[in-house]
Amino acid sequence: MVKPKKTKKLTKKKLPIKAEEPVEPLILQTIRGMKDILPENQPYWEQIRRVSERLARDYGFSRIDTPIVEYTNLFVRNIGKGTDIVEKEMYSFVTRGGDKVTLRPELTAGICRAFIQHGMHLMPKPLKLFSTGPVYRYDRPQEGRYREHFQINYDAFGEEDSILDAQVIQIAHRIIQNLGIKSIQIQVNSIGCPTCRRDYIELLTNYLESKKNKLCQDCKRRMEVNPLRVLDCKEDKCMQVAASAPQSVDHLCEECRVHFKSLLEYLDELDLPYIINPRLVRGLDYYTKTVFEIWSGLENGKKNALGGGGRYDRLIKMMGGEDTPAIGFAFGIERLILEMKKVQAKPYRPARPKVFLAQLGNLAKRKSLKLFSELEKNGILLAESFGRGSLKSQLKVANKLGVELTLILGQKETLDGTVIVKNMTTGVQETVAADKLVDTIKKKLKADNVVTYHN
RNA sequence: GCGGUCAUCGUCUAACGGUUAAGACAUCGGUUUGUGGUACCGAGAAUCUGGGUCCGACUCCCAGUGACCGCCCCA
Repeated sequence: MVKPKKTKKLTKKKLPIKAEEPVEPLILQTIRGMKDILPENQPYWEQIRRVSERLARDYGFSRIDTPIVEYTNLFVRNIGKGTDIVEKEMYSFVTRGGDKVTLRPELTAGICRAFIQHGMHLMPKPLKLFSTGPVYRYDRPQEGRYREHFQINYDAFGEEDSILDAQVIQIAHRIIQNLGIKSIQIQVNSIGCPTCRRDYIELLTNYLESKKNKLCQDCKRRMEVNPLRVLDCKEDKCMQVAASAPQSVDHLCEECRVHFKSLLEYLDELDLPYIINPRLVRGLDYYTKTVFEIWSGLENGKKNALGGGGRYDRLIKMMGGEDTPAIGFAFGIERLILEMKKVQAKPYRPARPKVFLAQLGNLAKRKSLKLFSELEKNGILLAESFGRGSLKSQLKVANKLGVELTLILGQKETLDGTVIVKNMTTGVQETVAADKLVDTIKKKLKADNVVTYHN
């Protein structure tokens, strides 16, 4: 008993010393910020897949999948040089061929690239595209914040009317609803077009400049980099300054103002509760006019953005495509799941087998594989434990699985062309001819369902 | 990228600068050969990695790695 332990410890310590040539140790651990999605969590993922794909279909979105790797340039140009994503969060590397490439930090850039590359501006408008998959950001992991995370993404191209904005927000709301997440907050804002945005930022900068000595250190720095962020500071003194700062919605040009106003009217019409958040800015450069975010609802301040999006009317043209307005949004799947668990929303549970197939003896064991597939073809879900020999241990497994019936196929039954059908609740069992097995099982399961219905 | 907390079987916990690192759940096997649930018996399974201090480290120190928290930011 003791000896093997000692041997083990010895080899453990000796190995690295023994090895002359440097052998890279095998690290049995996922890379920082990356996670396995284990079977126990799959029901949540499946639920999100179902809900998101169904809504995509119902609202006329076609699925598109683009590569995980793109030229680095694509993201730098689209997302914006000054943004955090581009400055410090990209997984970039050089290929053997010398190309500078990056693991996509978001989905929109690749989709826009595909839109242009495949001449999708010639397709009927609006062109609605749904996409889902992993995205990568090299930042510091925390709960609900990973280096690899998954998004579901909806984009609509070719329509600038704010009714599309409203519809996209409606979809976001429907997803939340269908997942069973109750309390959320929809925050909307308009950051205008490049023209009125520039004017507004100038106005804001002037205002902040006049209050500069009332701001915290961080905000003094923010003023240079991104003055809009000052409005978001949580320091008391900064919030006081922010409270009377000029707001972007008050300084939109006529076109942007009307666009935003009509969006709000559409939202009212939909009875979607929203909050206008003048401080809502979003970190990506490409947004114009409408921006919005969905927050997990509840209590004590722990802010958690489940998703967000906005309009990017200039992006396609900026990239060299036909002038095409667009709007889109994305949810983070991991964050949705976190929220589902918090509010105990129901994950998707696939049907469990209600029948167990037990075999006994060599002959029966050989026949059991075929019997299994025949029943499966007839739509009967089976569980089994073919590797186990004794009937006792197989019944234990059957019991643990909570099946309603156990089929027992032994030497005798195999020769007779019969199968024993045992009711696991009552313990009653009967011998059934093989050719009547499917009908018998179906009948019994149906009868049981009636019983369980009343429980 | 900055600051902080933490790290023991698969999971949850225990222990002490010193004999064999303990328990529960889970897993596997058994309690007479073709019948499950309860009970009983048994087995396997861990001190994150690398250094240092010490006669002796799971325990103290340093570094690495990872998780988490607060910023930054976002999904």
